[in-house]
Amino acid sequence: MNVKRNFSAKREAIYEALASTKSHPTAEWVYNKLKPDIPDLSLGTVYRNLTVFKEGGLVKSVGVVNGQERFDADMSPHPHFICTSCCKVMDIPGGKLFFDMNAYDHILKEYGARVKSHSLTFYGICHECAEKKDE
Amino acid sequence: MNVKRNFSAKREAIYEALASTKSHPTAEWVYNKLKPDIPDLSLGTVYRNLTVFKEGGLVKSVGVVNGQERFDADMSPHPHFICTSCCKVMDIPGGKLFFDMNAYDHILKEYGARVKSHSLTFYGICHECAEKKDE
DNA sequence: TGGTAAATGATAATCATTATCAAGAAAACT
DNA sequence: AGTTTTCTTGATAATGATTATCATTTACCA
Repeated sequence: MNVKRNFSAKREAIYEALASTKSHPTAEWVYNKLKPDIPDLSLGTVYRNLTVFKEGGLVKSVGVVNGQERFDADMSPHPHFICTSCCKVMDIPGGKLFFDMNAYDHILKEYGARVKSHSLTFYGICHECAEKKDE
Repeated sequence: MNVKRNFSAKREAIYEALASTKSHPTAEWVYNKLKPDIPDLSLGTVYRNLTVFKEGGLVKSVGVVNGQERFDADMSPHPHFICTSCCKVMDIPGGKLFFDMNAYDHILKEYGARVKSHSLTFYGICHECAEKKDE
Protein backbone atom coordinates (compact mmCIF):
# COMPACT_ATOMS: atom_id res chain seq x y z
CA MET A 1 0.00 0.00 0.00
CA ASN A 2 1.39 3.34 -0.99
CA VAL A 3 1.71 6.17 1.44
CA LYS A 4 -1.00 8.68 0.67
CA ARG A 5 0.36 12.20 0.87
CA ASN A 6 -2.34 14.60 1.89
CA PHE A 7 -0.49 17.81 1.25
CA SER A 8 1.46 18.85 -1.79
CA ALA A 9 4.69 20.73 -1.13
CA LYS A 10 3.09 24.04 -1.94
CA ARG A 11 -0.01 23.34 0.09
CA GLU A 12 2.20 22.44 3.00
CA ALA A 13 4.23 25.63 2.63
CA ILE A 14 1.10 27.77 2.53
CA TYR A 15 -0.25 26.18 5.67
CA GLU A 16 3.08 26.52 7.46
CA ALA A 17 3.36 30.17 6.52
CA LEU A 18 0.00 30.75 8.08
CA ALA A 19 0.67 28.65 11.16
CA SER A 20 4.00 30.33 11.83
CA THR A 21 2.67 33.83 12.32
CA LYS A 22 0.31 35.60 14.64
CA SER A 23 -0.27 38.42 12.22
CA HIS A 24 -3.49 37.00 10.73
CA PRO A 25 -2.28 37.59 7.23
CA THR A 26 -3.96 38.13 3.89
CA ALA A 27 -3.59 35.83 0.90
CA GLU A 28 -1.22 38.36 -0.61
CA TRP A 29 0.98 38.35 2.49
CA VAL A 30 1.32 34.57 2.33
CA TYR A 31 2.16 34.81 -1.35
CA ASN A 32 4.86 37.42 -0.82
CA LYS A 33 6.31 35.51 2.10
CA LEU A 34 6.71 32.31 0.10
CA LYS A 35 7.52 33.69 -3.33
CA PRO A 36 11.28 34.12 -2.73
CA ASP A 37 11.66 30.47 -1.74
CA ILE A 38 9.12 29.12 -4.22
CA PRO A 39 9.57 31.24 -7.32
CA ASP A 40 6.99 29.39 -9.36
CA LEU A 41 4.23 29.90 -6.85
CA SER A 42 1.07 31.47 -8.16
CA LEU A 43 -1.24 33.75 -6.25
CA GLY A 44 -4.16 31.69 -7.44
CA THR A 45 -2.70 28.67 -5.69
CA VAL A 46 -2.59 30.56 -2.44
CA TYR A 47 -6.23 31.55 -2.76
CA ARG A 48 -7.21 28.03 -3.78
CA ASN A 49 -5.47 26.41 -0.84
CA LEU A 50 -6.78 28.91 1.67
CA THR A 51 -10.25 27.92 0.52
CA VAL A 52 -9.33 24.26 0.87
CA PHE A 53 -8.14 24.90 4.42
CA LYS A 54 -11.26 26.81 5.34
CA GLU A 55 -13.50 24.08 4.04
CA GLY A 56 -11.44 21.45 5.80
CA GLY A 57 -11.55 23.26 9.11
CA LEU A 58 -7.81 23.83 9.25
CA VAL A 59 -7.96 27.57 9.04
CA LYS A 60 -10.55 30.17 9.76
CA SER A 61 -11.29 33.60 8.48
CA VAL A 62 -10.99 36.55 10.81
CA GLY A 63 -13.16 38.57 8.46
CA VAL A 64 -12.54 41.21 5.84
CA VAL A 65 -10.36 44.05 7.09
CA ASN A 66 -9.78 46.99 4.81
CA GLY A 67 -11.05 45.06 1.82
CA GLN A 68 -8.89 41.99 2.32
CA GLU A 69 -9.75 38.75 4.05
CA ARG A 70 -7.57 37.86 7.04
CA PHE A 71 -6.81 34.27 8.02
CA ASP A 72 -5.89 32.49 11.22
CA ALA A 73 -4.49 28.98 11.58
CA ASP A 74 -5.25 28.99 15.31
CA MET A 75 -8.59 27.22 15.41
CA SER A 76 -9.12 27.56 19.15
CA PRO A 77 -11.96 29.98 19.83
CA HIS A 78 -10.48 33.28 20.89
CA PRO A 79 -11.40 36.92 20.39
CA HIS A 80 -9.51 39.36 18.21
CA PHE A 81 -8.69 43.01 18.46
CA ILE A 82 -8.60 44.98 15.24
CA CYS A 83 -6.95 48.37 15.18
CA THR A 84 -9.05 50.64 13.02
CA SER A 85 -6.04 52.86 12.43
CA CYS A 86 -3.35 50.44 11.22
CA CYS A 87 -5.56 47.39 10.55
CA LYS A 88 -3.43 45.16 12.74
CA VAL A 89 -5.21 42.07 14.05
CA MET A 90 -4.28 40.80 17.51
CA ASP A 91 -5.26 37.70 19.41
CA ILE A 92 -6.91 38.20 22.78
CA PRO A 93 -6.19 34.97 24.66
CA GLY A 94 -8.46 33.96 27.48
CA GLY A 95 -11.57 34.98 25.66
CA LYS A 96 -13.66 32.61 27.70
CA LEU A 97 -13.56 35.22 30.40
CA PHE A 98 -15.79 37.45 28.29
CA PHE A 99 -18.07 35.00 26.68
CA ASP A 100 -20.87 32.82 27.98
CA MET A 101 -21.15 29.50 26.22
CA ASN A 102 -24.83 29.27 27.15
CA ALA A 103 -25.36 31.47 24.13
CA TYR A 104 -25.37 28.46 21.81
CA ASP A 105 -28.16 26.78 23.72
CA HIS A 106 -30.08 29.99 24.09
CA ILE A 107 -30.07 30.65 20.35
CA LEU A 108 -31.13 27.12 19.57
CA LYS A 109 -34.06 27.29 21.97
CA GLU A 110 -35.10 30.80 21.12
CA TYR A 111 -34.61 30.84 17.36
CA GLY A 112 -34.22 27.22 16.35
CA ALA A 113 -30.86 28.09 14.86
CA ARG A 114 -27.96 25.70 15.33
CA VAL A 115 -24.83 27.70 16.13
CA LYS A 116 -21.61 26.10 14.98
CA SER A 117 -19.12 28.81 15.80
CA HIS A 118 -18.88 32.39 16.85
CA SER A 119 -16.51 35.29 16.61
CA LEU A 120 -15.88 38.03 19.09
CA THR A 121 -14.03 41.01 17.74
CA PHE A 122 -12.99 44.24 19.41
CA TYR A 123 -12.35 47.42 17.48
CA GLY A 124 -10.32 50.36 18.62
CA ILE A 125 -6.89 51.97 18.58
CA CYS A 126 -3.86 49.86 19.38
CA HIS A 127 -1.08 50.93 21.68
CA GLU A 128 1.33 51.86 18.89
CA CYS A 129 -1.19 53.98 17.00
CA ALA A 130 -2.24 55.74 20.19
CA GLU A 131 1.36 56.76 20.84
CA LYS A 132 1.86 58.01 17.32
CA LYS A 133 -1.06 60.36 17.71
CA ASP A 134 0.45 61.87 20.84
CA GLU A 135 3.56 63.04 19.03
CA MET B 1 -32.19 82.17 10.05
CA ASN B 2 -33.14 79.32 7.81
CA VAL B 3 -33.62 75.86 9.10
CA LYS B 4 -30.47 73.94 8.33
CA ARG B 5 -31.37 70.65 6.73
CA ASN B 6 -28.79 68.07 7.57
CA PHE B 7 -30.08 65.43 5.23
CA SER B 8 -30.85 65.73 1.60
CA ALA B 9 -34.01 63.97 0.46
CA LYS B 10 -32.04 61.07 -0.92
CA ARG B 11 -29.80 60.78 2.10
CA GLU B 12 -32.89 60.74 4.27
CA ALA B 13 -34.50 58.05 2.15
CA ILE B 14 -31.40 55.87 2.29
CA TYR B 15 -31.24 56.15 6.04
CA GLU B 16 -34.94 55.42 6.41
CA ALA B 17 -34.71 52.39 4.17
CA LEU B 18 -32.00 51.05 6.42
CA ALA B 19 -33.76 51.95 9.65
CA SER B 20 -37.04 50.38 8.55
CA THR B 21 -35.76 46.85 8.14
CA LYS B 22 -34.20 44.21 10.30
CA SER B 23 -32.69 42.40 7.35
CA HIS B 24 -29.24 44.04 7.59
CA PRO B 25 -29.21 44.83 3.92
CA THR B 26 -26.54 45.41 1.35
CA ALA B 27 -26.04 48.64 -0.55
CA GLU B 28 -27.64 46.99 -3.54
CA TRP B 29 -30.72 46.04 -1.54
CA VAL B 30 -31.18 49.64 -0.44
CA TYR B 31 -30.77 50.81 -4.01
CA ASN B 32 -33.35 48.36 -5.36
CA LYS B 33 -35.78 49.19 -2.58
CA LEU B 34 -35.67 52.92 -3.29
CA LYS B 35 -35.27 52.94 -7.05
CA PRO B 36 -39.01 52.59 -7.88
CA ASP B 37 -39.86 55.66 -5.82
CA ILE B 38 -36.74 57.62 -6.67
CA PRO B 39 -36.05 56.79 -10.29
CA ASP B 40 -33.06 59.06 -10.61
CA LEU B 41 -31.23 57.48 -7.69
CA SER B 42 -27.74 56.28 -8.40
CA LEU B 43 -26.05 53.28 -6.82
CA GLY B 44 -23.00 55.45 -6.18
CA THR B 45 -25.11 57.74 -4.04
CA VAL B 46 -26.18 54.81 -1.89
CA TYR B 47 -22.57 53.76 -1.35
CA ARG B 48 -21.50 57.32 -0.66
CA ASN B 49 -24.18 57.90 1.93
CA LEU B 50 -23.62 54.59 3.66
CA THR B 51 -20.03 55.68 4.11
CA VAL B 52 -21.19 59.03 5.45
CA PHE B 53 -23.45 57.24 7.94
CA LYS B 54 -20.71 54.91 9.08
CA GLU B 55 -18.30 57.77 9.63
CA GLY B 56 -20.97 59.73 11.45
CA GLY B 57 -21.84 56.86 13.73
CA LEU B 58 -25.40 56.55 12.46
CA VAL B 59 -24.99 53.13 10.97
CA LYS B 60 -22.65 50.27 11.51
CA SER B 61 -21.34 47.47 9.39
CA VAL B 62 -22.23 43.91 10.27
CA GLY B 63 -19.30 42.74 8.17
CA VAL B 64 -18.89 41.28 4.74
CA VAL B 65 -21.18 38.32 4.09
CA ASN B 66 -20.82 36.44 0.85
CA GLY B 67 -18.77 39.22 -0.65
CA GLN B 68 -21.15 42.04 0.19
CA GLU B 69 -21.08 44.39 3.13
CA ARG B 70 -24.16 44.30 5.37
CA PHE B 71 -25.40 47.32 7.29
CA ASP B 72 -27.39 47.91 10.42
CA ALA B 73 -29.02 51.13 11.57
CA ASP B 74 -29.54 49.75 15.06
CA MET B 75 -26.51 51.12 16.88
CA SER B 76 -27.24 49.44 20.19
CA PRO B 77 -24.66 46.72 20.85
CA HIS B 78 -26.21 43.36 20.10
CA PRO B 79 -24.96 40.10 18.64
CA HIS B 80 -25.88 38.75 15.24
CA PHE B 81 -26.51 35.31 13.90
CA ILE B 82 -25.45 34.64 10.32
CA CYS B 83 -26.77 31.60 8.53
CA THR B 84 -23.95 30.14 6.49
CA SER B 85 -26.46 28.47 4.20
CA CYS B 86 -28.76 31.34 3.15
CA CYS B 87 -26.63 34.27 4.37
CA LYS B 88 -29.50 35.70 6.41
CA VAL B 89 -28.41 38.00 9.24
CA MET B 90 -30.51 38.01 12.42
CA ASP B 91 -30.38 40.15 15.52
CA ILE B 92 -29.90 38.36 18.82
CA PRO B 93 -31.40 40.72 21.39
CA GLY B 94 -30.32 40.52 24.99
CA GLY B 95 -26.72 40.04 24.08
CA LYS B 96 -25.56 41.37 27.37
CA LEU B 97 -26.20 37.92 28.71
CA PHE B 98 -23.34 36.57 26.68
CA PHE B 99 -20.79 39.27 27.04
CA ASP B 100 -18.80 40.75 29.88
CA MET B 101 -18.09 44.45 29.52
CA ASN B 102 -14.99 44.10 31.69
CA ALA B 103 -13.34 43.01 28.46
CA TYR B 104 -12.78 46.63 27.47
CA ASP B 105 -10.86 47.36 30.65
CA HIS B 106 -8.98 44.11 30.46
CA ILE B 107 -7.73 44.83 26.95
CA LEU B 108 -6.70 48.34 27.88
CA LYS B 109 -4.68 47.14 30.87
CA GLU B 110 -3.22 44.10 29.20
CA TYR B 111 -2.46 45.45 25.73
CA GLY B 112 -2.73 49.20 26.02
CA ALA B 113 -5.36 49.13 23.32
CA ARG B 114 -8.39 51.35 23.62
CA VAL B 115 -11.48 49.40 22.61
CA LYS B 116 -14.25 51.50 21.13
CA SER B 117 -16.68 48.82 20.06
CA HIS B 118 -17.05 45.14 19.61
CA SER B 119 -19.02 42.67 17.60
CA LEU B 120 -20.24 39.26 18.57
CA THR B 121 -21.37 37.08 15.71
CA PHE B 122 -22.70 33.55 15.68
CA TYR B 123 -22.49 31.33 12.63
CA GLY B 124 -24.60 28.30 11.90
CA ILE B 125 -27.72 27.05 10.19
CA CYS B 126 -30.96 28.92 10.67
CA HIS B 127 -34.28 27.28 11.41
CA GLU B 128 -35.60 27.57 7.85
CA CYS B 129 -32.49 26.11 6.25
CA ALA B 130 -32.43 23.24 8.73
CA GLU B 131 -35.98 22.32 7.77
CA LYS B 132 -35.24 22.47 4.08
CA LYS B 133 -32.48 19.94 4.51
CA ASP B 134 -34.84 17.50 6.22
CA GLU B 135 -37.16 17.33 3.25
C1' DT C 1 -28.86 87.67 -7.79
C1' DG C 2 -24.58 85.66 -7.10
C1' DG C 3 -21.16 82.73 -5.00
C1' DT C 4 -19.49 78.85 -2.54
C1' DA C 5 -19.82 74.32 -0.87
C1' DA C 6 -22.24 70.04 -0.78
C1' DA C 7 -24.63 66.31 -3.24
C1' DT C 8 -25.55 63.72 -7.15
C1' DG C 9 -25.72 60.76 -11.80
C1' DA C 10 -23.24 58.62 -15.00
C1' DT C 11 -19.42 56.37 -15.88
C1' DA C 12 -14.85 54.63 -15.59
C1' DA C 13 -11.40 52.64 -12.71
C1' DT C 14 -9.75 49.71 -9.00
C1' DC C 15 -8.69 45.68 -6.90
C1' DA C 16 -9.46 41.44 -4.31
C1' DT C 17 -11.11 37.22 -5.50
C1' DT C 18 -12.77 33.49 -8.56
C1' DA C 19 -13.16 30.89 -12.82
C1' DT C 20 -11.01 28.81 -16.77
C1' DC C 21 -8.11 25.80 -19.05
C1' DA C 22 -4.28 23.51 -20.54
C1' DA C 23 -0.28 21.27 -18.57
C1' DG C 24 2.16 18.72 -15.00
C1' DA C 25 2.60 15.48 -11.04
C1' DA C 26 0.88 11.94 -8.23
C1' DA C 27 -1.84 7.88 -7.30
C1' DA C 28 -4.30 3.72 -8.64
C1' DC C 29 -4.71 -0.16 -11.23
C1' DT C 30 -3.45 -3.39 -14.38
C1' DA D 1 6.48 -0.36 -16.99
C1' DG D 2 2.35 1.42 -19.08
C1' DT D 3 -2.18 3.41 -18.69
C1' DT D 4 -5.77 5.82 -16.79
C1' DT D 5 -7.66 8.84 -13.57
C1' DT D 6 -7.55 12.30 -10.24
C1' DC D 7 -5.38 16.16 -8.01
C1' DT D 8 -2.70 20.31 -8.30
C1' DT D 9 -0.87 24.11 -10.41
C1' DG D 10 0.51 28.57 -13.44
C1' DA D 11 -1.00 31.80 -16.31
C1' DT D 12 -4.50 34.46 -17.50
C1' DA D 13 -9.04 36.21 -18.07
C1' DA D 14 -13.33 37.29 -15.92
C1' DT D 15 -16.15 38.79 -12.16
C1' DG D 16 -18.22 41.84 -9.18
C1' DA D 17 -18.39 44.88 -5.28
C1' DT D 18 -16.76 49.15 -4.21
C1' DT D 19 -14.51 53.65 -5.08
C1' DA D 20 -12.91 57.56 -7.79
C1' DT D 21 -13.79 61.05 -11.24
C1' DC D 22 -15.98 64.85 -13.09
C1' DA D 23 -19.36 67.65 -14.89
C1' DT D 24 -23.85 69.14 -13.32
C1' DT D 25 -27.24 70.28 -10.14
C1' DT D 26 -28.88 71.78 -5.77
C1' DA D 27 -28.86 73.95 -1.25
C1' DC D 28 -27.53 77.64 1.44
C1' DC D 29 -26.48 82.30 2.69
C1' DA D 30 -24.80 87.01 1.99
